[in-house]
Amino acid sequence: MKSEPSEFSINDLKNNPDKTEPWDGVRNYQARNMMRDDMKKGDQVFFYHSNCDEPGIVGIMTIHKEGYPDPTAFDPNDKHYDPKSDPDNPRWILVDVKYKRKFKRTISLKELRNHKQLKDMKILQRGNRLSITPVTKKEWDYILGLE
DNA sequence: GCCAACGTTGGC
DNA sequence: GCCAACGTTGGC
Repeated sequence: MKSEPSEFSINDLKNNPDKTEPWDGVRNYQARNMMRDDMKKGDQVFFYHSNCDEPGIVGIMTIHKEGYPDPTAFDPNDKHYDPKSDPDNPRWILVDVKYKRKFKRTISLKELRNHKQLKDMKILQRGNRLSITPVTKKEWDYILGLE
């Protein structure tokens, strides 16, 4: 799961390690579908910093609560407000995440690209802009080995 | 700041 | 249903 660290970073999680965080504001259907359909309580997720000095994977979170309607879609004062999301038929879904740990170092995008074992990773594909992408077990284990 | 990539919108 | 225009993402 990607986030711009200037908006929300691994340190924001680390500073409140017991707090659950709603992963709100996602307004992309593919990403929404993954939160709605694929993420289960207890699943582990890589936290990826995007659009920053050193883009890359910075740590691990867990899914703490499975998909439910994103309240920010209903709030006219929220920057992710979507007037087309009907509270009776919510368009946007989020999950709650929780801090697990921060890596000892950032495993940068540049470094990830250097490993042929990871060349099929969704996040490394040309033009990928999805804020949430699947990781295979193989990729997961391999990346843990890089730390 | 540039710009490639790609999702969404809306006219037709 | 097509597709041009537009907006956003995000690496560089």
